[in-house]
Amino acid sequence: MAKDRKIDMVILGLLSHDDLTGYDIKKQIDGSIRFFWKGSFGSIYPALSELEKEGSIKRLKNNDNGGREKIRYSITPQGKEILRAWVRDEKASNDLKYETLMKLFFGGVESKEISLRNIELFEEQIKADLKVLQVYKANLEKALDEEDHVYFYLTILFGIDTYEAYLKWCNKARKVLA
Amino acid sequence: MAKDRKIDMVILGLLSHDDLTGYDIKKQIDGSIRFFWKGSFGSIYPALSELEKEGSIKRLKNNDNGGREKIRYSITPQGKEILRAWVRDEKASNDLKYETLMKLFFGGVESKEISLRNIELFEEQIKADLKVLQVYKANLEKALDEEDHVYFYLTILFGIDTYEAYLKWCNKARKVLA
DNA sequence: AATGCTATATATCGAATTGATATATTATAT
DNA sequence: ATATAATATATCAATTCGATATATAGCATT
Repeated sequence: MAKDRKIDMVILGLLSHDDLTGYDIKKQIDGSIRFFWKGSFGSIYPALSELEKEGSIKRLKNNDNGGREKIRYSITPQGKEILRAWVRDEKASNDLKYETLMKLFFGGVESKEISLRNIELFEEQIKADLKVLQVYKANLEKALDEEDHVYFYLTILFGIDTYEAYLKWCNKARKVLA
Repeated sequence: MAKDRKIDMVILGLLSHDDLTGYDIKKQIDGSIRFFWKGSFGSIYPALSELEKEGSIKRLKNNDNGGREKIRYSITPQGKEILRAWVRDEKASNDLKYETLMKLFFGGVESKEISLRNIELFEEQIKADLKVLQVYKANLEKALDEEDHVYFYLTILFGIDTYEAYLKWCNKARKVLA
């Protein structure tokens, strides 16, 4: 059993909803959960191999019409139990790595103009992400009666709330620096 | 030159304010910048060795009264220029890894009670951190005239704004689940 | 004076992850 | 017909985490 491999839980979590390929998993990470987690191919594919070896996921037959290889996985009962145990476990690490903030924190070694530019760049990125989140939210509110959607909806709300707080802070920061 | 070692910038940034030991650096990371960055001894000490080899920092004479070894570093002009160049560089990666949120997102495989408990745990942690931030804020507002303090102040405000948004979201999440 | 505990201090290592790169196929646009 | 973008898997060096080892300094308790 892997001890500290969080990517396993992302994979098992996503497979608990759908059968997916490694590429599908990457797309879902970049889409719906990127506001609080991210993962690269470099961790996904090795993890898929080991989860399969452990018996937590299994490879589905590739019954496509003879095209290129395409490995679709599904979660096993063992995998589902590992996922449940992890959800129940109260240990959780919440880490942020905000390089923009760090650049601002050490902005004193450069000019005020550079700091203002760094705030601007941060703002632009947040605004773009916020637009995507608003679209997700609108679509989800049409189908909130489906069980699993509630959890998805909550994480989208989390993204919107925090990003709006970031934007408010950007305005405040500009005023303090001016 | 190290290419993708972000810890170098944390170290150079902190040394641009004060001469510090590796242990001091860890304490400052855990104290004032932990709300947007973190770093472990396992990355700090090797980075200090390489930064010294490169000539970006230099080892100060340990003129303590013959106690145990204690290596205090100071930044060199070269180190300061590397730090400035990094602040000017518009590339920045802003990544969060919120395991709590991930547990909530995949909460559908477990009970609603577990999800509510996970929200509660998140809330407790945020409230504790918020208290620390409020103390920092109050102290800083007494000495905002000092130049560098403005940048510190802004990052503390960032922490407070985002953590308050988290708390509001917790209340919302509880209502949606109930 | 002896003991135990906590803080200070440096160092190392396996495991996890990133970010880049390589390779190849399929679909779409020009 | 051809170029480009999207799909798809895989690997690797560099970076970082989290745990552990080691040792001293300072303080409180018995």
